[in-house]
Amino acid sequence: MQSSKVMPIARLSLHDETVARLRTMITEGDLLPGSRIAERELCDRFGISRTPLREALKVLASEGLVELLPHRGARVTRLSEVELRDAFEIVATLEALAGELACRRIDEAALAHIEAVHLRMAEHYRRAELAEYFACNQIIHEAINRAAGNAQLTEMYALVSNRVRRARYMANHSPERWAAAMREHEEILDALRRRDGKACGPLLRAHLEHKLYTLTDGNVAP
Amino acid sequence: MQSSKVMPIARLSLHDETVARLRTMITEGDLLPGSRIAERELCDRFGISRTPLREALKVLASEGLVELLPHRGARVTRLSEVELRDAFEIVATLEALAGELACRRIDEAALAHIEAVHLRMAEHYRRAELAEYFACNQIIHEAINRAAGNAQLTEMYALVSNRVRRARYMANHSPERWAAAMREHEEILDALRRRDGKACGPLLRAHLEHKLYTLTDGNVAP
DNA sequence: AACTTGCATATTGAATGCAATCCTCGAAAG
DNA sequence: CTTTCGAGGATTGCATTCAATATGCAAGTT
Repeated sequence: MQSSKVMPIARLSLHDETVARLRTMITEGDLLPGSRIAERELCDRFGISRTPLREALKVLASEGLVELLPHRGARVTRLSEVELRDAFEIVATLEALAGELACRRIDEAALAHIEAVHLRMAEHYRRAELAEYFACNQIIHEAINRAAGNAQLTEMYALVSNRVRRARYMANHSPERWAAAMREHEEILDALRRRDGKACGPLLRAHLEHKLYTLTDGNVAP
Repeated sequence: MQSSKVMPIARLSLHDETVARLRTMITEGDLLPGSRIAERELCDRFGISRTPLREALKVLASEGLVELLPHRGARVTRLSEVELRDAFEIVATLEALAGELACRRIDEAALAHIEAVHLRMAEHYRRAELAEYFACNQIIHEAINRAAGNAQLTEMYALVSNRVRRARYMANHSPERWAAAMREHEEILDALRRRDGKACGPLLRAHLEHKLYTLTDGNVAP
């Protein structure tokens, strides 16, 4: 039993809980792109009625994670290579902005946190532990976003990056590219330390653009 | 009458229609920020039941146009000055990206269209016709976004700029600022003509940042 | 044999009903 | 006179029901 003091009866609406749950299932790959979403099945699985489920599907559709086909149900969105490129162009720009703003607004505690995670990431890189590396990587990018002190930016970043989250495992992680990514992270961190927003933004943007290149193997025109 | 081949009997769901209608009402100021949205009243007004209306409200909440208070209904979102600044930072960055991409991808027809609207806008400027000027202004910004050839960017731009659309009339339009805005538009158009993305992006960003300044009278730190 | 055509079934879209929660307003206590 | 409490009504959240549309299959036609 949870303490009623720290857990204010945790009463999230079924609707909100369903949105969060489905979103995680999609971004984490439990529901694969292109797969049909049967209302009835999910209702049974979640133990809820169709009303909150359908509300959740509409919200996820507006986030671009699912597509609603009139009278034919919902599918998990599948991005084309061009759409993947388009999303990355946006993510790269948003993160550049986040880095630039973070240089203005970050405090020492947040910077120290990023440095600590960076060290852990470097260690995972040395040991070639991909999943752990990605986890640290994502923590750093999210920390930079938070440090930017712009809640809407964090929201937009999450919105677009959710669409391409699954793609990160598709990347062709050559040792050379991985080494370059680590160097880029060093530079980014350094720019943050110097509070050099004019440098930090472009560095982050280039970093993300390189990542896109590894994802598509250069198949998509910029 | 349209050909029955190309128009398969326009059938939009009540839900989608309601989203569009409510969104317009909010961005155009028919529903004022902070005002309560009574489900029942809108149902009667639209002649629909609560189900599609509630679905629409959830979607608009995910777009940030309304806030849902658990068991207490919906209100039209009211942005603080800081949130207005945050939104503008994002819009400025997105539009800079749009301008940069447009320089790569715009064709002559789209450029000619922008030039035509620009001339109309200049004429409205000379006659000091504010509403008409704004209309042209918005058409140009939307055209640049479309010319970027990134559907998700257009979508994100609309998402964030919808939140601040109403604010444009709050701007302190001094003659000096208005003249400067026109000069900036000239420069932006010129960069587009030259396909100079490296110049066009920053010009657009600066243009939007100046606009924010006129909105807040410099009250908000950058 | 392949292609329509019509009907039965399944699924989605929207409306209604019911229980839980919140707000109003007045009365009573301090 | 102000504040607290609570009953009644209104509103929301969710489940259920009804209606509209699509899918699948079988029979009939060419």
